[in-house]
Amino acid sequence: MEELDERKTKILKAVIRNYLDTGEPVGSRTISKYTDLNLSSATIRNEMSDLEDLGYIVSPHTSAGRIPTDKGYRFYVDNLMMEKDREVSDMKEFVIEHTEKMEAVLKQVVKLLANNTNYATMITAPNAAHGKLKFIQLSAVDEEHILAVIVLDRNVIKNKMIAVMEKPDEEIMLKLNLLLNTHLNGMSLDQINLAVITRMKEQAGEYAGIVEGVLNAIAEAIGEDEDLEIYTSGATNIFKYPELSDSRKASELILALEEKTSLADLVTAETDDENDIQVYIGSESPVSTMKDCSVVTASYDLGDGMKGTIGIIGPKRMDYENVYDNLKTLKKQLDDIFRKDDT
Amino acid sequence: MEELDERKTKILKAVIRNYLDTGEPVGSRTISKYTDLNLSSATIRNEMSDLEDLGYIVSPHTSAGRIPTDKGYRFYVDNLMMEKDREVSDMKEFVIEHTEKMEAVLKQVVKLLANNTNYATMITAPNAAHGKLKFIQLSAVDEEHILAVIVLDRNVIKNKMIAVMEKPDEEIMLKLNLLLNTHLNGMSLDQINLAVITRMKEQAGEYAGIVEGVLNAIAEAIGEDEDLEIYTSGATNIFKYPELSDSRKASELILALEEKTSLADLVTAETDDENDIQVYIGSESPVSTMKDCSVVTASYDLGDGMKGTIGIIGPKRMDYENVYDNLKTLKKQLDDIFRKDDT
DNA sequence: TGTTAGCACTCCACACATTCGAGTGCTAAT
DNA sequence: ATTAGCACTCGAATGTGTGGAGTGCTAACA
Repeated sequence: MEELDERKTKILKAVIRNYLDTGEPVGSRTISKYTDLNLSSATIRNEMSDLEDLGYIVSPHTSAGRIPTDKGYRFYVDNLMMEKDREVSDMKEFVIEHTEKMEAVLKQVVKLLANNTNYATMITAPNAAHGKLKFIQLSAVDEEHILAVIVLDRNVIKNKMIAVMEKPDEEIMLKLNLLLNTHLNGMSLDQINLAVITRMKEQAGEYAGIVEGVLNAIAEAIGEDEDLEIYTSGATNIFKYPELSDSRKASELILALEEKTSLADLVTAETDDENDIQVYIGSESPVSTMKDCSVVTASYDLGDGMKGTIGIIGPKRMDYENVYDNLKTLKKQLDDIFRKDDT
Repeated sequence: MEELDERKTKILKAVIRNYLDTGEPVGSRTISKYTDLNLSSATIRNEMSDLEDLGYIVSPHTSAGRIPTDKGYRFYVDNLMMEKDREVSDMKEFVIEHTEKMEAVLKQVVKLLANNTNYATMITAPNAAHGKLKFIQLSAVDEEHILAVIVLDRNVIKNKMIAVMEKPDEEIMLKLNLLLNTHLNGMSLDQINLAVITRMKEQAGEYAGIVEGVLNAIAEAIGEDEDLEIYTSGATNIFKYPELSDSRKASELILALEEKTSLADLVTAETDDENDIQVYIGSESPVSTMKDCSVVTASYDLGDGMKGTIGIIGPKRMDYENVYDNLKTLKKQLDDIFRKDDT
């Protein structure tokens, strides 16, 4: 047995659509005019009363219209939201101009998305933890410092200064460089096990200390991504929605966007949607400060376990279709950008 | 002739002090009790009336107390604010833990300052434009890319990928490295003139193209600092002050802190204070969105024309003494941190 | 002449009452 | 099953009254 017959579904849809537009509770009369099924307000009232009993809508007080509950939104997102093949403006052209650094690309993307959607947005870099080592270069910078430059897959570059007691001479440096590159080239971090390490140290002889320093540097450099960098944009967009802009809520939300620590919970959550797009409505969100919001995240995938997440944070009455499409498109384009331009 | 006699000064001071504390208009009776000069409220009233005529205070409506005008605050800051030698908690110990990267230090500092003061804060990195080249390393990363690592004074590190047609062989790379380092070592950017460049290109022979690439990379890498990086923290602190937290003002301010472009106007302004501390009250600020705020900036100086700025943004009724002292101390400590730890 | 007490006045903030309209639930008629 | 009609409810908007804080002015005082 279906919980909702066709008519109820239509009415629920109409209620939600209308509420998404206006942000105001919607009454039976309004619906009676909106829909094509010609019914009087009274009939609608009865149906709405049923819908309320079923938990899809609720009236904020005795004599106001109805607004969707989290369950209502959920039903809408799961069943009612039809994927129009709408035009989502192509971001690639804006973004690719000069993709010098991944960081710059990401910043541009969140900003663009925030402007397009009028919601707050966030993005994480693809985590390099599974990236492979491509190249290592040690250089003696001055008397007491060796600079380790570590290049990962996709030309992600990490620098690390290593303090030493005394500057090793040219020849040693060459040897160490050779040693490091031959042993580590093409390896991913989790492939560097004790066996590899001891073998290298043996060969390094008295300079095992430096090798150890470099290995630490590698671990640390890659590890930096563990407390992953998150970029946000459009935080002030939340002021566009009255239901979020009273100072308590706004403050909490903006703080969350500024601190970014709680956002990590959003981006690390597992996705199960076929499209890797995840919709959290209200209290479904893992972050409690966002219980008055909806959060939509998409993860983009670069292969090799390198994944990043992009997300949108807005009011529950969010334009889900638009957001969904935007993210889907963006996801594809990010894949393209990072795969092709091997920046 | 002095515009304000001693008694008026005292009263003005009392009014402002009180307003800084409470944020509410202060009346004559309150003052009559506060001050040591034993005067009745009536007398105070007369004096306050005078002060209002002179433009130091104003009453928001007929029968409220008085609040300071911008002129009043200005007078307070210039003349009344005595420098108590108060304890400002030492930040160094917190900061120095692990000063791997300047970026990390700066982020920590703004955060700390925001927590200490309960205002929004910002900081810019010392601009490296006048920094000297310390070390350059070219490495062939793969068939089509050469990585240029550029180390500046104070071990600021820049990376740059240079695309090439074909990979130069080992020997060439060594030569180029030697060439670059001998010619450029210790030079500052503005010392690299056409003469130097042509001489280098001559010596590079058929690889002049790569040399040019590196020079461009240097220029670009250093130039990145021109659109200077600004870090902010504690934006949500503004919600702690009712006079700033209505959604229009809050939105504008937070947007400014998020976008950071307008902040540049604040940090680039010339300082003329002996301590390099600049106080902008209300409309004195070069940024119009901050006309309801006060902004206090301090620039720290690392020599060699390397300067950075740190600033605080808060309500006009800011605890100027505290902020002033905090900045003064911090300024010194930043100098120390960056001078000693040559990180 | 400077200071003070007293007083009328103003205006805001707050509490309270009133109205108005949108929307509901229920009942009875179709 | 649908609908018209009606009583009812509640919130938003608006109006009214009161109290208090603060002022400006005047007259008395040292």
